[in-house]
Amino acid sequence: MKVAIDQRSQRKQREYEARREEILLAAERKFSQNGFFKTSMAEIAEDAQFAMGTVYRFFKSKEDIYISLVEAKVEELLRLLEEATQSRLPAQEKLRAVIQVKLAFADQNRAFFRIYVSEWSGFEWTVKSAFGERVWKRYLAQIDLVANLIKEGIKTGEFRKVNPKDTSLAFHGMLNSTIYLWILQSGPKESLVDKGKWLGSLLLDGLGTSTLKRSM
Amino acid sequence: MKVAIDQRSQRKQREYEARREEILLAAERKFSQNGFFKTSMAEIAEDAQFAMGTVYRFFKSKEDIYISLVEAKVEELLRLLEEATQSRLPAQEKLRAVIQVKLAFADQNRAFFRIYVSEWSGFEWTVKSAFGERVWKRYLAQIDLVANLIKEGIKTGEFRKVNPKDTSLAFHGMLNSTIYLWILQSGPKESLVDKGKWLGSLLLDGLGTSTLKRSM
DNA sequence: CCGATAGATGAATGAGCATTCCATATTGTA
DNA sequence: TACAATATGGAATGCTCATTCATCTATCGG
Repeated sequence: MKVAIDQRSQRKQREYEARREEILLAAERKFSQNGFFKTSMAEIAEDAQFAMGTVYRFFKSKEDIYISLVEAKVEELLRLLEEATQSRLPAQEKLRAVIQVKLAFADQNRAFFRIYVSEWSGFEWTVKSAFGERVWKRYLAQIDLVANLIKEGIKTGEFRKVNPKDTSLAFHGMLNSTIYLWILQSGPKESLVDKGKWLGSLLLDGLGTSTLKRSM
Repeated sequence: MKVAIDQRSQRKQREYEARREEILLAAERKFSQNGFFKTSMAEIAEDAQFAMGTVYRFFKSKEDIYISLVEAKVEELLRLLEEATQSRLPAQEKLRAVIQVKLAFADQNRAFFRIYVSEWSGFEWTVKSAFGERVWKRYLAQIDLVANLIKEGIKTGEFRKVNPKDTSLAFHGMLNSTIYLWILQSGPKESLVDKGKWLGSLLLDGLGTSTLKRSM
């Protein structure tokens, strides 16, 4: 008997999670269509096929939905990136791996990236909102991860001496703007992942033709 | 007599412009502090030291203020960039000039760039709003300008064969993310313009140390 | 099958805010 | 100075939501 109740409560647990997930998916669809401010709770509830009151059983506010949504995804991306750079390949290869992983992730999470790229700057949130901070932190974690890669590469002589953080920043800028335009113009014409190889080569070898390295 | 009236109306004209400008400046301050949605017309009016009704004599809506503001600046930037690339220096030098001009502009228009960088993606506006389109066009114009530069450089052999538009996009991403972080963290510690030289070198020579160009 | 508990519902509430509108003040004309 | 005409002021209007809550409904143990 005890067992039966346990199992039932497990089922309940699962169902709870599933519903929560439903709502997050609906929110993702809506937010990515219209942005945070132009999406109403009524719309989210309708898309998720729940009543508004019900939505509030899962999330305490609209902002809470948004935070949960973005945070989960950013964390996932960060985890993937960490995984991809755990190997002991040369730094150069790891850098290429980072590109691939991020592009692939964007490819598979197009709707989310609409939200992310447009909001990664987070200014609508201003300093006050806890949100900006939280997501911002993960973004900085990405920057740091790559910055460390670059440090590594400098040590092994693969990369020339640069400021790792600035370079990482520039690197992410390249990636994000590429992703962003691709999303905006996204016919399924060309694969995003395909651009990865060329981006890696631009970053490593530069645009110039001269084989003499400038002294800087 | 006719002349006197004419002069007076000229003065009126000037005063009108001056007031309009006042309002735009106030709006710039407010929008850059709190973003579009969290800035109220009351706040803008107060900051500009006008009553709300008066503000509406100059702009037909809140969105109109925003558009005017962003458009004017983006146009100015575009003009500066065009000017800087009119010369007949080698493409490489023009590219460096673009970097300098954009960084200097960001330096001098910090408040504006807060708005611009956070909104350049324009997603809060969605497709419907005419706004997104208008500003988006200018952004693409920037991309095109640099893409043409790159084409030029490829022709002269200064640059290797790349997709000009993709490269220009990556280039802008680099610039924007650098500008953005600088604005966020802006103590007046280091000059933004100083990063220009190094960004140019990263773009042209890449991160790698090997002097052999990869085959791609 | 019954009462009880937990879950779901969506209309009602209330706050925020863009926009309007008319009363007041300022400027221009004769 | 008096009479428009024009500019300014800011309270009042009306709308859009996020959030709440009184009311149903399904589920559960016995």
